[in-house]
Amino acid sequence: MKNTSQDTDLRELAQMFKALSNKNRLRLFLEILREHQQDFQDHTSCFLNPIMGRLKIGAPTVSHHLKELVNAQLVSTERQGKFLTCSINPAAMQRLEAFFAARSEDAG
Amino acid sequence: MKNTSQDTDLRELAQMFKALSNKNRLRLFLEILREHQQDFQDHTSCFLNPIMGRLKIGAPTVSHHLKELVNAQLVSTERQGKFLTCSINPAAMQRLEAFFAARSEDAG
DNA sequence: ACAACAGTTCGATACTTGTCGAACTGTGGA
DNA sequence: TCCACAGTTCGACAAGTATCGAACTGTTGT
Repeated sequence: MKNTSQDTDLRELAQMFKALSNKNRLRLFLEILREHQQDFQDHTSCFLNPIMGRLKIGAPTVSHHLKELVNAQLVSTERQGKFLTCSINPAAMQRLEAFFAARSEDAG
Repeated sequence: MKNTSQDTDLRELAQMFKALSNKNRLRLFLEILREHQQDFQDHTSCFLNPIMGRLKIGAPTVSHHLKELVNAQLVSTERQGKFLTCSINPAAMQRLEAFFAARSEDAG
């Protein structure tokens, strides 16, 4: 039972999609992106805390969802004193963009 | 409890990601894409049957997975006599490509 | 009419996931 | 030192999912 790199690729990709497959988790991801865009701070990361307030789910659930985004390598986090900051992993975004771009050429 | 169009968008998007979030289902999707590219037939659709043989899961499971891809609007199917043909929905591909393209500009 | 094949539906089962409340850890301020 | 707050971990539980075998429907070839 060989474990090809293609297989790893498939599993990683599936994991990314899984991370975005839940409505609340996707919302969390989009909120992180949105805060990114508001260039308070350094424009590449944002605080988790205000996002937590906006989502309609409890803190343990947010924490759990965030961990899945991190696991899938879509997001990374860093402590900043009392707070946690989140940033989107640009490599992942580009990988996913490329995935759909490559395939939509010949599907259209 | 209003149901905004943004909410619908989010749910649809999440459903697409969910459809691609399982390893076997993603493989099925990729096989459909791959057969597409081999321009036997009309180049826009392919037969399910040979794909079924290549996946390592039973026919009921494939049928179930295919239904989820169709539900998510990623794929559509058509009977052709005894066989089922599948085609990728190009609008979905473009929507997903755009999703990641739009976001990776400012994340990089 | 019948057999063979393509795919579906059903029911069961084992596994995974989303969510919460309670209790915890770590940080900063009074 | 002690409190309030940010976030995590744990344990539970309901709900959802992946998979299968068996039995089904529909199609084609003989």
